[in-house]
This record gives sequence, structure tokens and C-alpha cells, in this order.
Amino acid sequence: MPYATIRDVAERAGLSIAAVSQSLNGKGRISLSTREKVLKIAEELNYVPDSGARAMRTSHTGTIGLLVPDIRNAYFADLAYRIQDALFQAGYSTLIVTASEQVNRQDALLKNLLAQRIDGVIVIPQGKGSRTLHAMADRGTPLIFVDRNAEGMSRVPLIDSDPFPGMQEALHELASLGHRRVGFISGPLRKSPTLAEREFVFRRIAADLFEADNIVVASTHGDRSSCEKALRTVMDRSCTAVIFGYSPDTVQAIDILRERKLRPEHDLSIISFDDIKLFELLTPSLSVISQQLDKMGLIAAQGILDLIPQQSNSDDNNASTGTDADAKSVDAVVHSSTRLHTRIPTVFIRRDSVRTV
Amino acid sequence: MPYATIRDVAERAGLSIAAVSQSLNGKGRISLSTREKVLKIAEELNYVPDSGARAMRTSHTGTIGLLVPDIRNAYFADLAYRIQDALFQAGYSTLIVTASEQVNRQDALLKNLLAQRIDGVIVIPQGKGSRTLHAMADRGTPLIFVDRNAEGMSRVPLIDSDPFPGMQEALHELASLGHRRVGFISGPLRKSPTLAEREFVFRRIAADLFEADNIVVASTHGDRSSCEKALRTVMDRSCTAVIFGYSPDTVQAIDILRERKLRPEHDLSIISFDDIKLFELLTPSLSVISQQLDKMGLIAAQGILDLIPQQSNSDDNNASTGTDADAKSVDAVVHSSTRLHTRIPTVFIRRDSVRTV
DNA sequence: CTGAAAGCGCTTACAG
DNA sequence: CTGAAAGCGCTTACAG
Repeated sequence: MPYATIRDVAERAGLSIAAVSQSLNGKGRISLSTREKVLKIAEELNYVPDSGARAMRTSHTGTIGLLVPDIRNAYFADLAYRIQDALFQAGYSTLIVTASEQVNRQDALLKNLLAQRIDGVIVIPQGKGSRTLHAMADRGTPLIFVDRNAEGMSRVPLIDSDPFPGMQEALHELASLGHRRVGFISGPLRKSPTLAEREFVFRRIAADLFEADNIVVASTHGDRSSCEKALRTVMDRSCTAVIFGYSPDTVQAIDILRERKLRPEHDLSIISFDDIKLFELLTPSLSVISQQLDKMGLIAAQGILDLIPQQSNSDDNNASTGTDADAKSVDAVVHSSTRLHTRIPTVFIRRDSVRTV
Repeated sequence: MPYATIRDVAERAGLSIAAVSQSLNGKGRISLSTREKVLKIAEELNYVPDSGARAMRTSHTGTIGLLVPDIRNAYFADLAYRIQDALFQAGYSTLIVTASEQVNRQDALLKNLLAQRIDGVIVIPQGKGSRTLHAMADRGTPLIFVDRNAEGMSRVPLIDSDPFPGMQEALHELASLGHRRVGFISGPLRKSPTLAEREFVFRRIAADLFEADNIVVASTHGDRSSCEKALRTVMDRSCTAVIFGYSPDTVQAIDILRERKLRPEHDLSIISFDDIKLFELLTPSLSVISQQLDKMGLIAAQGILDLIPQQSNSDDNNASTGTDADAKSVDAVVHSSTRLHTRIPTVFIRRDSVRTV
């Protein structure tokens, strides 16, 4: 009924517990034949070593935690998938945990991950650093932030995207198509400095291309009504194009525009951050500023692995490490003196939602 | 540097380890004042009990594993979110693990979950029952299947949707709108009996409404080219409407139709299983057969909890249990003699992708 | 090549 | 009201 233990395996094999342990882990000096015998019996018994018990001795679980704000967000789901994929290649399992964009749950979830004594955790933080996040950083738990930064935690390595290149391409495109009045809907700024930076970059680039009066910026709270309000602001001030910094807002906005029977490509050119499948399939297909998630996932995986004190990584899973080589193909790595910060340039992908004015 | 242990807390508090343990767990007879003192010190030290060590004594981790085939699939992401939400309410943490639609990874992931000695696991299985899945069932690990069944594992409780009501509504709608020739693209049948059942139900209902020659069925392998082929089959035989049993195929098909500049609502009425946001936002918005994920998530959470031997469930998290009451509002529960099988009726949601012929 | 022993961090009777 | 001891399932020196 309960789990088979190493003792069960030892008894069945007529060996000592230590001999079994060593056979299983490829340590010590065990004859090949007994080793194979042990493996066979373990398999028969469906023996699964208790990770907790093992970790008490080795402080190593082969498991990484990944906390995302909301797994329903296609962007995070995609990123999570890519991270777990890269980690799996490297012999690690990824435990994904979703925080429902509720900051209070973030800590409960993080604690649970810590309780499993995972080897490291990758966090897409929300809001400012929480108590548990700080505790982890202080204690030296391998920890990195991906996609978003948390205020006041500037020593945690960060892997995010650089909004500049994509934003620049996007705005130049708009200008060259004749747009003179552009809006930016920046999302719930409180959630992440990433969103604030996008707004900042927008303002900065737009200032060179458009007249000050023709630049409209509105933020939201991430809910539908504030999104509607922001959209109205932008349209009332007769912008001919709008860029969204936060893709859930974009989704809401599309919905709102449909309800009002407005046709985006005619009435308002639209560009959004986050290259999710949905945007590609819309009519018109949406132009996006892509964060190159494929790269981000790979680098995030490599980033956390680099922080984990090396074990004999010749583990169970199919431990090939193509990860390392691939990660090399990245465009921008910034080592500042105080922090490891890897930035992946955004790229603009033009589709049908942007028109000539 | 490493984790604070219960011993650290005890030393700082000037108490025995046992006293601390009891204070933390609300067991034994401890004065309120020392209890509060312990709690305070634990907080200060950021003490997080080692779940593995604890589980060795209690065989209870407060953690449930959830295995999904592919978290990038919006349908699974949504379901995963709902399950974790319901479980969190009940005081449990959910560890989500994604199998990349690769059966070989399923077992590795499952083993990792078992190694954590989680209290139970919810699986959306792919293909037939794997070795580890069977081992779990044999051993009596709390285990339920959600959304899909696994062949040959008929004793594991199953929570899925009943395709009949939604399919019936959908086909009647098509018939009443004048469609005489309808297609069904059933997806990669090997992946799940659920898909095969949808096809079966389609055939059965369609047989009453259309002539045998006017019913076209094609399956896919879940990849783009086979989807293209299936679509061609359906269109070549001049169907005026098609129902998709597997939503990733629908997404591919939309993409293919766009490339060919075909406008779904004029050339081909489309209905798909899975009520995902994307379908609502497409132009035209897609009519769907919904599985009522909100209910499924709730019932799945309740289902696994029912299988777990009861502990003192007055745990840390905000342990309200609205779950139970809500789950009662479910429409169909089928207790067969050999198995607990809960079916949630599908419902047809009409949108713009279905037109009169 | 293999076994006995210690100890990781916990909880739970059991004494006091 | 509180402490000492046993033991959960492992791994790792250390003897043999």
C-alpha cells in the first residue's frame, strides 16, 4: 500500500541498505552484476526514492520551482513551458506554481516551494519584493527573476527583455505610415517595473517623432473597466494608433472594440507587447513587440542552473546539455558591477493591424 | 546561509525542540504565551519546516500534484488554474507539471511528483496508462483522471465531460440552419479515448439528422500537415460545416484558412470543442461546445480531496471550504458499480461562425 | 567488494 | 505544562 522503501529493495536483493543505495546512485564500488540486480528489483517494486529523505542528506532535490503570476496568461504559460523544457533536458524537474495575480498568495506558494527544499526558484514577481522573497535572497537560495523585476531587490539576477529596440521599430513604423497622434496604454504599473519601463521608453522615443501634444498615455488596473476608460481616453484624443504594454489589456480592448463594432485596422492601428498565438490569429492579425520567449526560456534555465552548487549532474533524465550552447546565441548580456542582468532585445513583428493613415 | 531548522528556533526560544514542534502545529498542551513566542521567533528566522522531513513522520505534505499534457494549451492552463484555486482554498498547494504531449516524459514527471511524497495526484493522461500510472493505482496513491481517460485503468476515478448534450445542440443547430453535409475532425485519436468518444457521439447523432453520404469524418495527428489534410478532405467533399473535436486542430485550421484567404463564416461554418478565450475573440467569433471548466475544476479538486485520508484539515492557508457546496451544483454524477465517474454535460455556445446555408 | 552506524529535520508517544 | 528518545527513509564516511 505505502511506498516501497530502500529497505524493501535491500531485503528482496539480500543486500545491505548501503549497498542498494550505492547501486542506485552509481557511487561506491559495486559489482556490475549486483548493481543490475538492484536496478531490476527496484523497478519491479516501483521503488521511488523519497526525495525529502534524500535531500536531508544531500541537500539536493533535482527540482526547480517556478512561480508565475497567472498561468492562464498565454505569455506566462509559453514561458513556463520553455523553461521546464530546458530544465528537463538538463535533468531537472520543474514544479510550476501559479499565484493568481494575487500578491498575498505569492508568499504562501513560495513557502511551499521552499518547504520542498527545491534546488532553486525562478520567479516572475509581482509588486515589490515580498517578505519571503527577501528571506530567500538573504539566505542565498538560488533565485532569479524572469520577465519582471521586483523593486528593492536589485541583487537578484534578472533576465528580461529590452523594450527599446522593438518599441523603436514600432514607433518608426507608425511615423512612416503617417500617424501623427499615438497612444500608449501601459497596464497596471504597480504590478511591475517592467511595465513602467515600457511607458518610459515609449515616451522617450515618441518625443523624438511626435509633437508633445500628440502623445497620449494612459494606465489601467488590469481590469476591464479601467481598460475601457484608457481606450476611451486614447480615442477621444483622436489617436490613430495605440500601443499596449500589457497584453491582457490588449485582449480586453479587442473585446471592447468588437462590442462597439469598431474595426481596429480602420479606426485604430494597434500594436501590442507579447507575441502570443491569439494575436496572430485575430482579424486583423495584430502587430506585436516580441520578447523572444524562446531565448528567454533558455537563458532563464541556464541562469538558475548556474546558481546551483554543482552536483554530479549525471542524473536520471536524458541529461544532454544543448542548453548551454544555444544560450550563447543571445544578443545582449549586460553584466553590471552590482548585478547580473541579461536583457533580450525585443523585436517588432508587423502584421495587419497597422495601417497607413 | 542554509535553512533555519526547528532546532534554531528552539535554541533561540530557550525551549525544547518538541515544545517548538507542538507550538507550531497547535498540538499538545502549550501555554498561549510560549506558543506566541515561538511563532514570533519562527517568523523572524523565516523558518520554513522541511516538508520532506515532516512527511517522513506524518506522511502528509499538504501538496497535490497536477500533470497536464501541455500547459501551452489554453484549455489545460485554464483547467489547471481552476484546480489550483479550489485546492488552495482548501489549504492545499498544487504543483503543476507539464508533459509536452510526450508520453515518455509523463512517467519521469510522475515519478518526481511521487518522490516528493505528495498527498495525491490529478492527471490528465495521454495515451494508455503508463507503468508509473499503474503502479500508483496499484499502490493506492490517491489518483484521479480529469478530462481524459486512460485505457485499461478503469478503476481510477474519472471526471470528464459528456460530449452528448453539446454535440446534440450543435448538430441540431446546423441542421436547422440548412446544412446538409457536415464534417467532423476528430484530432489525434490515439491521445485519448475522449476524442474517440466525441467522434462516436458525432456519428451517432449525425446519423439521425443527415444522410450517410453527407457525413464526413477525418482524424489528425495533432500536427499542421495532417490537419491541413483533414480540412481538405472535409472541404473537398463540400461540407458546409465542420466540428472540431480537438481545439489545437481548430487553431491550426483557422491559421490555414486565413492563409488561403478563406473566410470561415462564408465558406465553412465552424464549431469547436473547448471554450477558450481565443475563440471568442476571433472574427468571426467561434461557436463552441463548452465543457464548463469552472465546474470541472471544482469537482476535480473535491474529487482528489475525497481520496485523501483525512488529517486535521485546519491548516495554514485560508482554509474555507466553499468548494464542497459549489460542487453540489453539478448536473450529472454517475456512480457506476465499478467506478466513480463524474460527467459534466457539455453545452453549445452559439457565436458568429455558424451561418445559414 | 559489502555492512554497521551516524545523522539529516522532523513528530509523536511517553515520562516527568 | 515541557523534555528525552525513538524512528521516518535516506547517504556517507568508515571499517572490514
